[in-house]
Amino acid sequence: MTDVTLREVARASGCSIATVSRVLTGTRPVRPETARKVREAAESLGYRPNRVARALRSRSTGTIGLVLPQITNPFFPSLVREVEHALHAEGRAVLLADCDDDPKTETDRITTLLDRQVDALLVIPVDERHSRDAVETAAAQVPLVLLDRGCGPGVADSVATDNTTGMALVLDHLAATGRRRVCFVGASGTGSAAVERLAAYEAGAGALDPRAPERVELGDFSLEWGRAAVDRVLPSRPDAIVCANDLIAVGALQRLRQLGVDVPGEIAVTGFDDIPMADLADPALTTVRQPVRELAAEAARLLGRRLAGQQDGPRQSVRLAPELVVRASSAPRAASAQDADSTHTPEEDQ
Amino acid sequence: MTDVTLREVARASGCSIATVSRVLTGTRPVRPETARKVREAAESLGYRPNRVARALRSRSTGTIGLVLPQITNPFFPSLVREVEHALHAEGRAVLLADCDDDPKTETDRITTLLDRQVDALLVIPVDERHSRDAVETAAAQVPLVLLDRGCGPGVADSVATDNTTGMALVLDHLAATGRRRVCFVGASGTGSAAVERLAAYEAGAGALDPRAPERVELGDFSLEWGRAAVDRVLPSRPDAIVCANDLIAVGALQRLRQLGVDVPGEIAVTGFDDIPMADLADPALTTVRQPVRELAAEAARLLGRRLAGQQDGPRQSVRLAPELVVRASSAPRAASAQDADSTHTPEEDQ
DNA sequence: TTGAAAGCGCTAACAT
DNA sequence: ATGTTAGCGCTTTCAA
Repeated sequence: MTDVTLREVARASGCSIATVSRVLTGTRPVRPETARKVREAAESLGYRPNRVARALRSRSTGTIGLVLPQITNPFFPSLVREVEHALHAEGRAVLLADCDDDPKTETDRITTLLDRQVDALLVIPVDERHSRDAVETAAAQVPLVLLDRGCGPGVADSVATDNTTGMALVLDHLAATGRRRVCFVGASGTGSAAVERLAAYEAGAGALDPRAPERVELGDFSLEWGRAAVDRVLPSRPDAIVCANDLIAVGALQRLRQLGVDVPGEIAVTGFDDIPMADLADPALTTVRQPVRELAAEAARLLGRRLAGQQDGPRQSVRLAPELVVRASSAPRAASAQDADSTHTPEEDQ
Repeated sequence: MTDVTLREVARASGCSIATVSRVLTGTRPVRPETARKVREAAESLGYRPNRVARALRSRSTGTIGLVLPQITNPFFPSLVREVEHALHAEGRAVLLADCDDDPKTETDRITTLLDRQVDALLVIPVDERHSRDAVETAAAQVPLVLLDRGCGPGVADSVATDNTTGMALVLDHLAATGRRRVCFVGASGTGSAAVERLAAYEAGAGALDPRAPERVELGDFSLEWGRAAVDRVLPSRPDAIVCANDLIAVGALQRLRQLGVDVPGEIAVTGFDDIPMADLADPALTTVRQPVRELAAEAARLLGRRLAGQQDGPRQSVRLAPELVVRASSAPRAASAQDADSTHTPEEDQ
């Protein structure tokens, strides 16, 4: 099963391999008659260009490295999916690197990808600070776009969700549904999600209650912290718990249920990200949906731009607006009173 | 920032590029003295082999294509992670292809990967029947290992979980904890998971109750079906619902809660796969954990075997035993009576 | 518009 | 043990 090469197509179509190459890549005009013959020969021989040879010669593999902290993080699979589809649509392939949430591994993976001559890198950095060196070094060698998470200012082009807008959507929604004693359960990290969501809460919560911006508890982005945080915020008798992501929010829901607190009757709970679990929680979680497809598309666009030659335009930093997804966990109390005798939500009755 | 090539290392170390190549790849013995000089030169110049050139010459890219139905299927991320790590440890890289659960797309992705000269393919087929042609064609070109799902008999090497054993573990556990009126909620597909889990249930449930093997409802592997199926099995007054996967089981739990049925007090529920959601459900779901790491390791081993030259040994089909993970959803009724006044499970009190 | 020829950076014969 | 040389299959000058 020896592969068909350009040489054989050339022979079969009676012209030179250069002409065949031109027909197939469309880099130069070829007489229609010749082109047809070449195409027919290629077709009938079942010719498939060898991308490795092409890559060696043209210095472009058509391959993008996708570097992410941990594919098991529930927010990433849908992002990976969209990235894969967006890049495949442009004829590129994705080399996947999972960093085990470890910056050392991340450095290693990035090196490996560069050795494999990826045309560009799409990086979701493990850590705002500890990923920076590796990202900067890599960005000096190939076009690099940061996705979803930042990595210090001005390191590379970046695409991420606008956390500030997202948090504002949550606060507006809570205000509109009569919540006032809101509190925030966040994460103390230095990453953009932790920092920006907290800042946006502090900036916006004052409109609901002058003391709200002070009602803040910081831990990490985990279910466990969500559970623990409930006990810390409950003494302040909040009527809404705004969580910095869905994992925290689901943890909070679990603990609130355990304590017999009615959600959303007594307390509303909101998350951020809209991971699959958000819809499955009970009550289903009101959250902020990141525009996953658009993030992927934008990342692909930025990569394409750099690959097309705009190597040294200014760094571009794109923020995309997320969308509020209202579910049962923040239903207005008036509505929840209607079925206060049951624990299930209106949607579930359908 | 022009890349350093073998040629320059050769010049710097005062020997031929062939010798440098030998030192770096270890394909032939080299005098220690020379080797040291070469290594030093390579080191000081920051030489990195160009894997594309190496691939063109040696006809091996060191790249494996991983083809899967949908990365967003909650069982796959951990599998992808383990595969990535297992292959990376052998110096191979993973080209990821997401098929959108569509056999057409799958065919397309496989073609793309072959064009990119992957050394081998790891395929989780979209569909037992509709993936078969593409898989067979691909298997004729490169080593191919089927992962997690089969694709008809004798098509390629395969690695999967032993569904029969897994289901037996569930039934034994239910028997040991006093359940007798068991029933099964499965899927009607032709895939190995659907078929084998059903068959194992039918084979084993008779030991608990002669009529149990007849109490079977078949739909698909979804939450929605899990919810709907509850209403169909409830009239038979079961004391346990054995589900063919975790999604079905979580759907069942949701519906049971909605109906006010006590789990595990009145009815135990079990799943299969141990997706992340299983541990988060309320009550936490008793399920069968697929040996994800071992599946990945075994797949890597089979690939390595074929790549090492055993091109035409007999097809190998490996089945790995899963593990029962007992959680609250199948706690013995005696225990659940102790806190019958609350809806939460013992674990949650910690 | 086409062809001849020179490599891309490397490995593997084949020499020595 | 080492050097020389011929490509891997393709793209891209350079000529015609």
